[in-house]
Amino acid sequence: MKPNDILAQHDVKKTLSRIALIKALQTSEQPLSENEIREQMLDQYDRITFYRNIQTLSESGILHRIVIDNTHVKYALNCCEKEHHHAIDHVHFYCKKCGKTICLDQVPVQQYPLPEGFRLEECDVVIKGLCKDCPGGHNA
Amino acid sequence: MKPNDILAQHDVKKTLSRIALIKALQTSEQPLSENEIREQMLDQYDRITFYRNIQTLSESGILHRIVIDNTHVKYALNCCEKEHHHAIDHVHFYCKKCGKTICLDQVPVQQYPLPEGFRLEECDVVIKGLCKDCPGGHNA
DNA sequence: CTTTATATGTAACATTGTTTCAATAATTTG
DNA sequence: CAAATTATTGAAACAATGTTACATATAAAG
Repeated sequence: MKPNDILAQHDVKKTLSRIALIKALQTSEQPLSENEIREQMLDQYDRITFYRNIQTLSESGILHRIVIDNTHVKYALNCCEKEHHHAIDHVHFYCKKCGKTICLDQVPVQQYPLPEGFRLEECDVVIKGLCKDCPGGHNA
Repeated sequence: MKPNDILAQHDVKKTLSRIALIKALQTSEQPLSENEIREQMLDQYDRITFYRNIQTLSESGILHRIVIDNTHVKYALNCCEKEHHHAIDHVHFYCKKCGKTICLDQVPVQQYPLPEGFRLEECDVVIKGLCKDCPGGHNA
């Protein structure tokens, strides 16, 4: 799907920086960090623009942020089929060695039981370990 | 258990700042942020000391850090019975309204299936929503 | 009590993210 | 297609969280 159409479909104004942001994520297939995204955009836009776009596009359901830990954040496009706002219904994997992050779209997040009176709004699951390409993993 | 004994049991040097840190967490019953902990310690120690102690005590299995999101981190003592290094085998709940964080010790983290060749080292589960004391929750 | 090893404070820095306000670009309207 | 309106962007400054290097202070061992 073209960046233009994604923006139109979610009722978000088409601007060059947003189109570039979406393109960067589409090119990669994997969630990217701020630096990786802005590198792909050739640093043509300010950091503050990046953050504002992330917020806008995330609120409109175009992408989601993946918090690996307090110092590592990644961003990924939501699947186009799903229309949910908080589309983080799947598990994320983070490789401690190479830093690669993977959306495990096939692995749904479990429904955990909460104590009486608690209301769930979202559930973030991040699995950390070694990916199949890193020593210690499968192909070590 | 007394801070002194906890430190001895984990083979960590007893210093005033570490004892104060553990006391602060013991007093609270709930995971605390850096500011909350340092407030309880009356800002008697430098931020850098706090961070170094968090690292040391976390590596020795005395406490664990809970990453709520990229800007909110909490710290909690590990259960004394469990001797594991990465003692985060339970789910964490974070109230979006009041910011309170709760270790759901009774709720174990599910074993999620990983693709061939991936190795799990840890799995962080953070549930966000409203706690029972906040409007919108049970007692609203 | 002295020695040795470790912990601490100071200062400086790095990264991530936000706020304010003026300038600019994208829609809407004529 | 041009003018007006509205939303987006950039610049500068700031805030929060976390780290590094080195000199000083404190704990544990002898």
